[in-house]
Amino acid sequence: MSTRITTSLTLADEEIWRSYLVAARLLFEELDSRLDSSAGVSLPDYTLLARLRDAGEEGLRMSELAESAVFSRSRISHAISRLENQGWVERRSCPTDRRGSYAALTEAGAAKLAEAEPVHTEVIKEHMLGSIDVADAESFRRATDQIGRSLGAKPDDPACG
Amino acid sequence: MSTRITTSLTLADEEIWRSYLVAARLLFEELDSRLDSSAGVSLPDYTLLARLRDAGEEGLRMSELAESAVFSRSRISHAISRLENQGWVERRSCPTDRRGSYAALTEAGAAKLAEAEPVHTEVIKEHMLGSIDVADAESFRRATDQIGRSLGAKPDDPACG
DNA sequence: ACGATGATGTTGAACTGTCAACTATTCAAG
DNA sequence: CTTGAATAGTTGACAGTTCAACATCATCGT
Repeated sequence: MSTRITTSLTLADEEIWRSYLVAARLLFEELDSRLDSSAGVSLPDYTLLARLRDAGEEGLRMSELAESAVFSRSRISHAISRLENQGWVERRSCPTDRRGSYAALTEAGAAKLAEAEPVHTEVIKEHMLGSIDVADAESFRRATDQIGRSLGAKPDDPACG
Repeated sequence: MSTRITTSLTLADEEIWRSYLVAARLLFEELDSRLDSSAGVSLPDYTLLARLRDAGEEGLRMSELAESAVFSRSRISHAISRLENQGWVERRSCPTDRRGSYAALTEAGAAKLAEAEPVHTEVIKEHMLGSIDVADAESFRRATDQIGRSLGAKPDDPACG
């Protein structure tokens, strides 16, 4: 086979990419606006609250939170400050590493999350899970996993204690 | 079947959603940073330039551009102003509707796009197309199409003259 | 113990995106 | 033709994000 010097995508590949990009933008936009209008939370903020709840009482290191939410450290720092000002999150210092700091959900934060969660669930069920044909679901999951892995995503560890 | 009152996603559904979210954020972030470091263009700006090139000489109405790129009108207006200041795009008035306006690529814009395109292609091939198993590709495409359709995406019309 | 190196997290400035007006124009009805 | 409602696009203020610089602390070799 000869070395391809193509600088552009084939038409078929271009269509896959556009389909992916458009779907993602529409879905994130829908989620963000429904979360905001129903509970006054943005999608990024919702993501952080959800990750913190999953982490339990002790909360998460900033860097862990950054990695699991795919945020830069700077973004996490600003975002947590805002959430702290709203009373939904609190910062705690880390006993074993004095550089570090933890973020943990407050009661108000847990309440806000509980308020937003049904809408989050509904939008995802209706527009993502519900619109994928069951026969395609497994392939879809494999594909997104592969894309993530290819970009260095750490495997999701749900309660591997 | 009884009415479900579940407010949260099942574990399996949650994993699909996370996988999707993480993959999308990582991919967009990678594309954005590679485009920026190699050609000084952001992913949103690249998207606009590419849409304008596909539209040909006459350019596109702001509202068409907004729809095809999934941007709000306001965002388009700001973004086009910035691209205009960089000399990559020019605004033209619309002869048939004096409210309307067109955006069209300049020569410098076409050159910038040509400079950025190989990187765009490479990242997408490497991390998206290349990491999906061929057996999953068709399902993946169907799934993203369905998600988009469910959110009101217009079908892509590549040169349906 | 010490100094170099690297990691963690924060900060402020610049930039980008969003939201709510607002202008100008078209369109439809009477 | 005039009025009223809808549409196209722009604008400015504000909120959120990125980027580069920084202060602090851990780690490792010597």
